[in-house]
Amino acid sequence: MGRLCTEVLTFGMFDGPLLYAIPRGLENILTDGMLVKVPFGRTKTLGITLHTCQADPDKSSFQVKEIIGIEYDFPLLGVDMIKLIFWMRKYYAVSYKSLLETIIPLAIRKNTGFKFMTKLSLIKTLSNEDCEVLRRRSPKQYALYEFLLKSSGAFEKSALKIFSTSAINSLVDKGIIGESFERANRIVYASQIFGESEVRRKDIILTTEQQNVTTDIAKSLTKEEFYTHLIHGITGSGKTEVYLHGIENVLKSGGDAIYLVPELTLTPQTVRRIRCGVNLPAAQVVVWHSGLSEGERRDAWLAMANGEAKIVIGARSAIFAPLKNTKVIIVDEEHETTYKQAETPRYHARDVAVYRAKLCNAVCILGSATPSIESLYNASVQKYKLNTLKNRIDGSALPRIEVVDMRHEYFMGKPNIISSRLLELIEDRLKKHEQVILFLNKRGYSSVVFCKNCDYVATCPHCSTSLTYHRQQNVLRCHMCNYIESLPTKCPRCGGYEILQSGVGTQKLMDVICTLFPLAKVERLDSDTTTTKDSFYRILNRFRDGEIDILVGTQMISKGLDFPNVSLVGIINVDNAMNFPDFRTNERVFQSIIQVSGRAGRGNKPGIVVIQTNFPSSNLIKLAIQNDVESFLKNELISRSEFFYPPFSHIIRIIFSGKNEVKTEFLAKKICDDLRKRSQGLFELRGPTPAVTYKVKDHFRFSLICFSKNVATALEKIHESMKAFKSAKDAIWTIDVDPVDMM
DNA sequence: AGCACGCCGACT
DNA sequence: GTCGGCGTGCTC
Repeated sequence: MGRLCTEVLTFGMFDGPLLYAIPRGLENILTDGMLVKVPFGRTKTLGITLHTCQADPDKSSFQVKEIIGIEYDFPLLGVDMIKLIFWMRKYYAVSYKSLLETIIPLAIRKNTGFKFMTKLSLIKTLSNEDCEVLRRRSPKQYALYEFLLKSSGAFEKSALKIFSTSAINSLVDKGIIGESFERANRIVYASQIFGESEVRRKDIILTTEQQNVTTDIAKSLTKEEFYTHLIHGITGSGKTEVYLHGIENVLKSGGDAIYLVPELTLTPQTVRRIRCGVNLPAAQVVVWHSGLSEGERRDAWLAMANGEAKIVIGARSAIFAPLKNTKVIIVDEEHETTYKQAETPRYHARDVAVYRAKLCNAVCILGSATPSIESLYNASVQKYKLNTLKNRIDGSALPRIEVVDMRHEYFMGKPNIISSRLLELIEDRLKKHEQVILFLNKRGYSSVVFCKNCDYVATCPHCSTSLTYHRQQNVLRCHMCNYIESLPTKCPRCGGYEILQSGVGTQKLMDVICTLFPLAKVERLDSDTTTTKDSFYRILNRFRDGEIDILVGTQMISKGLDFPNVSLVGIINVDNAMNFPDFRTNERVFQSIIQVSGRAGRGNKPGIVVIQTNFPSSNLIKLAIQNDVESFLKNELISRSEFFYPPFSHIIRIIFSGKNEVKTEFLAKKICDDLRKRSQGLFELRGPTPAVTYKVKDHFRFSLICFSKNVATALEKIHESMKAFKSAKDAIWTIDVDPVDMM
């Protein structure tokens, strides 16, 4: 009756599974997740088998073609990955194509990028007579001939070099031996980053806290069931050591591990820690990030898919590592927004990690000194197990934090980027030959309006975000709901007439520092100065070696860096970040104060952190100084629930973009109206509003924000609505599920 | 992406 | 009649 068939997700233009018959010879070999070659239209293409089934080709309305062959005799994607693709397609409302393109390396999808090695084998035997001639006239060639004759089979060219290359070439020219080319693997092993001779970790004695968390995680790992741990450990509390124990545990029982770091600059130091901490051949540790070449990606990918590799360390996309038996997934610095991809498919690697762990019956470990509100919330409702590390491993104290009121600096006469207190402290550190980090949040295009005399900041009455000043129309506008008010001439709270806009002045800091301290060695570390691959490390190494006195930088220096000689950290302008038109602003500022502070006082020198702000009495800063996560979470959850923000809802943001301003806005409005009719209380809509980055490359952008308890049901309605307006070509729309900002 | 299909205008 | 313009739709 039926015939064994399989659904195949092709790399061709058709975006969906297609049915193919399995040829007789492959029935027992072919499994789900394999790379196969199939006929496609008039051409051939490659694809991944998804699901074998029984089907009757005669009864189908289309011609069922037969699979041509398999490319590898092992699956490239496990069942977990196939399920993950289906889930992501639905959840993030994206095409299969975009998922395959992010998950499977180009070289594998195109079957290119091989490195070949030349193999030699005998293709012609000689008569006794010819043999004798060869033996007399060309003994070297004869030796080679004899060797190949006796051993039969192909040998790598380099291995036969002992018979001299000229002998090889002569026999090839005579047509006696033939060359064939075979794929050679070329994996980025950890050994290429750090030598095999790297010292093994001495037995590190865990603190009681670390021991407790390690034991707790070990318990979960033994169950081999899906579970998520959230490790909330202060900076310097030794989270990494806890991760390493988890990995070691999993490897012992034959499982694989995925270790995610927020950005590629952090991979080498993580690889080093793992290689020193976990006793494993280098070949089993794979590095995965956007900096790899296509060839490197192919080989690393295959090593994981065929089971050679056991651990993958990498940035965001490493969550798609095709490991065969994933038993633990670690997401370090889980609060980092770099885990969210800015382009389609706009997935969040932390969320995908949790879901993949669920599919694998694996344990997911999220760790951070400043967990995201979502994760803290999930822990508070027992969805995650919260493990805390409250003390630094070296017993050092968290740095003392001082707040400098920058409005006071205004009163003192000359408003400067550096306050007199910070100036004084820098001088002191330079004298003592201790190091200084100055942190400046670069993002500063939104100018915020505030009162010089009281704590008034212009905020939206409907959205709890601060209003943005638009110079063109001279109005204050909310980018969430489009609320508009005129620029106040006097303060609505205290009646004062000194309404200020926070100036931005980003790049100046470096110049200012150089003028103030002409003798100090100052270096800048941000995306502009780290264009080349290793310039980041070069600057950091020089800083570590004491060749730099003052390091000026952006977010980049707030992450996981450990410099014992740093005793002063200055946060130049928190306000830049504090009044960002986004509901997550408070969370970001809170996190960044704690993260940056964590860079100070890591050695035996007590650290000081100076925060410069116009709002010294703000609750946010007070709580950050006290490292009071509980109160912060409590306050933040109250305000988020009030406005139905995450974690009490999911946000789906629809961005309309078009060259014609009027038409784009019109379409956005029409879809919004249509959606509102379909919403039936399932979701709430706000907008459309001009996006914060309103005009990008001559395209005007409007955004429509949808708040929903359930992403799937809201997306269903959104798709219905989109279908109804499919013919409209005035603008294109993009869907961003769980966006991390509202730009 | 290609490539066929198909429905109109200009031409030997 | 028929050659060819490229809008539309299909790929198991």
